[in-house]
This record gives sequence, structure tokens and C-alpha cells, in this order.
Amino acid sequence: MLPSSKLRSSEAMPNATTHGSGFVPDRLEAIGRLAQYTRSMEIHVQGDTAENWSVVVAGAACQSVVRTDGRRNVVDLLLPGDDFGLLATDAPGLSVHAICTPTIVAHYRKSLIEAIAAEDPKVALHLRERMRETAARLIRHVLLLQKTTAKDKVWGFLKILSARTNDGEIQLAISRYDIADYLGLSVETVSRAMTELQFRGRIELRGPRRVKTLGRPVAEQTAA
Amino acid sequence: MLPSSKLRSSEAMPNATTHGSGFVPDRLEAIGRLAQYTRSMEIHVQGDTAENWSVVVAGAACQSVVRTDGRRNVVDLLLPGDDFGLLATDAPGLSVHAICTPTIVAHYRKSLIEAIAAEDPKVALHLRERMRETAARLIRHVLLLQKTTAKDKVWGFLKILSARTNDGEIQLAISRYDIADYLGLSVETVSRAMTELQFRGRIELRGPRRVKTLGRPVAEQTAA
DNA sequence: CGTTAATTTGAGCTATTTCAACCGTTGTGG
DNA sequence: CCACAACGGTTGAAATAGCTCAAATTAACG
Repeated sequence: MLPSSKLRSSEAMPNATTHGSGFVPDRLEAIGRLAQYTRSMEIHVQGDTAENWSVVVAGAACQSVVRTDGRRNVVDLLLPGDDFGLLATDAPGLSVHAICTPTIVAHYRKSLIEAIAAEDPKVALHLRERMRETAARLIRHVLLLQKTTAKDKVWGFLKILSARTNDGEIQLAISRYDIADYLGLSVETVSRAMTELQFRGRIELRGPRRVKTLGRPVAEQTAA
Repeated sequence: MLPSSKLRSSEAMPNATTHGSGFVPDRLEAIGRLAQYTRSMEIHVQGDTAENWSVVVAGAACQSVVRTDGRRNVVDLLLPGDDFGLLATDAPGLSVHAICTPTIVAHYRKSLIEAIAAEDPKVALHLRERMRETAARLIRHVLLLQKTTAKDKVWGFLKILSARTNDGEIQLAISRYDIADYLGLSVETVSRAMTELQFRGRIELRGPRRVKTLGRPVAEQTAA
């Protein structure tokens, strides 16, 4: 259950250090360590539990909890550019797993980035902005979960994903099971919601993992 | 829709400045402005929309959104000691309202606290800790919303509240309607869940707004 | 190709929403 | 001081939505 490879940036992704991934300031880029993970592998840096700030560079990951009854809840979905470990460290039983292969994550020691942030206001500002983004993601998640019907939840979820791609086409890195655990629904309900959304012309399924969002929210449609 | 009174700390709460409310470091306490609000009144400092960091000192407030269809969603419940305005500022349509009378909130200009934080690491640390608390609250909220049954949601909600009081007795500042909007349920379901929780001996209702939590989680009971 | 995992579909059951009415409290104006 | 409106809370009944168990179908991968 260890990363298949844990490499210096220069070894794993020569371009990452030289040109930068674009996700963090150059100043931080230099001290990052890239690690590559495979599907369902836990993401952490060996040796220390909560001492790292991490940014997903490629692939996808999700932060989740498993309940005492065996149920799993996905608290946050992490796509390239998303980070974790700065906020939400003390939550009990929270862990991060890769959900596709390969998933590449950049790890930064908190002690280091804090030292840099202390003397570089630009970096400090960047980190605060990252925290705000994480909070915004959590709030969007809450809003999603508060929607009444499963169709609304699934549609809202797909809409958020499609907003992160240029066109409406989505490459789903995440399985129906993960979506179910993210939305607090059963897999069957997620699947049915998908097919029904297609039936109603709101999405187009070009395969289980290829979705294109088409229309306006389900909420507006049900209102009409 | 303006605060009934907007006072210097020394005028409204003589003790707040001298002894401190205990919620923020002395260094910050000095620059805070206390404002008092009545139920359903929007909480903001006149003149600037998102330029303040605010801490609830007494009473209670909730951060909410109203959807296009008229539904309201409560994103965060703010009890004495909880803060808002640092994270989650850019969310669209988000506003904070007092949910009981009186609700007292301390406002701090962001420009000021950032300046202080820049030269006082202790204050900076405090602010980071506050952001982590806010995120932890959001995560707990997500986990609550992901619970499958309404009883689990309501019980989890009450349990979180009771964890913030010394004994298990809760003084509910929040109405059933607010709870419903917080948990993404209808009012009727919340009410029914309450009476059923009492029927099953998990809580004791000493009046609509006085609840005492008794047993272990509903989840464990349903498992048995 | 064959095996395994992922997704979809079906049927019965339970939970939740919705619409409606009722009760108790509070506050207000006559 | 009382009647009455307004609000918060509870309860009832019908319709719907979602969960569970079960199985079929499809995609992924060695």
C-alpha cells in the first residue's frame, strides 16, 4: 500500500520542476515531491501522517471516511489542481485514495511552505486562496447534498464537473459507486438517475464514463 | 434591515473589551466592533460586502442561500464562538442571518487583521486554526447530509449540538424550519424524526426547544 | 477469449415529500 | 382584558422517490 514510485520531481516529471505544473507558484514548485499512485491506493507520504500539503497534478482522488457500519462517505473529490491537507486535517478517519491510474500528487512539507509563506506574502496569499477554494468546494458539496431529488443531485454533480472542462463533455474518472458515496445515494439510484437524465434529454451518455451535459438544471425543468 | 445598534465594544459590552470574550486573541479583541441583531435580520457591516471577518459572540446565526425556486438552504450554523467571512466569501447568494434575538456579532476589518497577522505569528496561527474549524464544521455537515435516513440526520445534528454543551441538555436556538433547511429535509420529516427519536428513547423533549440526548447513535440501534 | 469488475435493470418495501389540517403560543389591536 | 391573527410545531393521508436484494448485461483487462 505504498506509492509505486516516490520520486524527485526531476526524475518523475522533468517538466514539472522546470516549467511548473501551473498549479502552485514557482517558489513552492521547487520543494514539491511528486508521487505516483494507482487506483484505490491510499495517498499519503510515508513517515508522517498530517505533515504535508498535497496537490493533485494528474488523475483524481477522493477524501473519504468509512463508517463503523462499513459504509463509505466521500467528503471531497479532488481533480487536477485541487489540493488537500491544509484544512480538514483533524477530522477522524479521513483518508485520501487515488481513484484512477495513474494519479500523480505533489507533496509539500507544511513546515517548509509555512516558512516560505512567512517571508513571501505572495505565497501566503496563494495558500489562503487555496483554502478558500477548498471551502468553496465543500459548500458546493453541501448545496448538492441538500437538493431534494436524486436526479437534481446527479445533474448538479455533472454540471459542476462539466464546468471544469472547456466543452460540456466529461470524462468521468469516478465510478458510479464513488458518485453514490459522494452524493449519499445508492449506486442503483445514481445509475437510474443517469439513464433518466438521458431519457429526458439533459445529458448524453456516450459510454458509461463519457457524459455530455446538454440542458438546463432539472430544477428548472420540474418547475416548468 | 440594519443592526438595531452598532456600538463600540466598550459601549455595548463593557466586559468584552476588558476581559475579552475568550473567542479571539486580545490583540484582535481591541479592533473588533460589536453589533447586535434581532431574529431574521441580515448580518453584515454596512458599507462593505465582504470586507469583514465576523465572530458570533452571543445568540446564533446561519449562513444560507435561497434558490431560484424559493427554497432556502442553510450551509452553516453559527453558534457563539463560530466565525464567518474568512473562507467562503465568493459563494454566490450566500448571506448570514441572525436566528435569535439578541444575536451579538463582533466584526473585524480584514485589512486590519491581516496587517496584524502579518507581524504577529500568534494571531496568524489563530486565524489559520479558525479556518480549519470552519472547514471541520463543513465536513461534519457533509457527513450529516450523507446519512441515509432522516432519523440519523436529526440525531447526528442533535448529537453535534449536545457535544457543545456541558451536559446533554440542548437549548435549541434554531427552529424546525431552520433544521429542515440545514439537513435538506422537509419540516414535517424533522418533526416526525424528533418525536420518533423520543419514542425510541434516544432523546427527551422537554418542550419543542429543549432537548436532551440520551443514547447512542441511531445507526447502532438499527444495526442491532 | 475468459474472467472479473462495473453498470444497468427489475420488483418489493420503506421512507420521505407533499398537501392539508390542527394545536399551542405569542403578540397585537380593539 | 380579550379576540384574533401569525407563527411554530405536530399529526394525518396519499403519492412518490429511494433503498435493498437479486439478477442480467455490459465493459475492462489480462
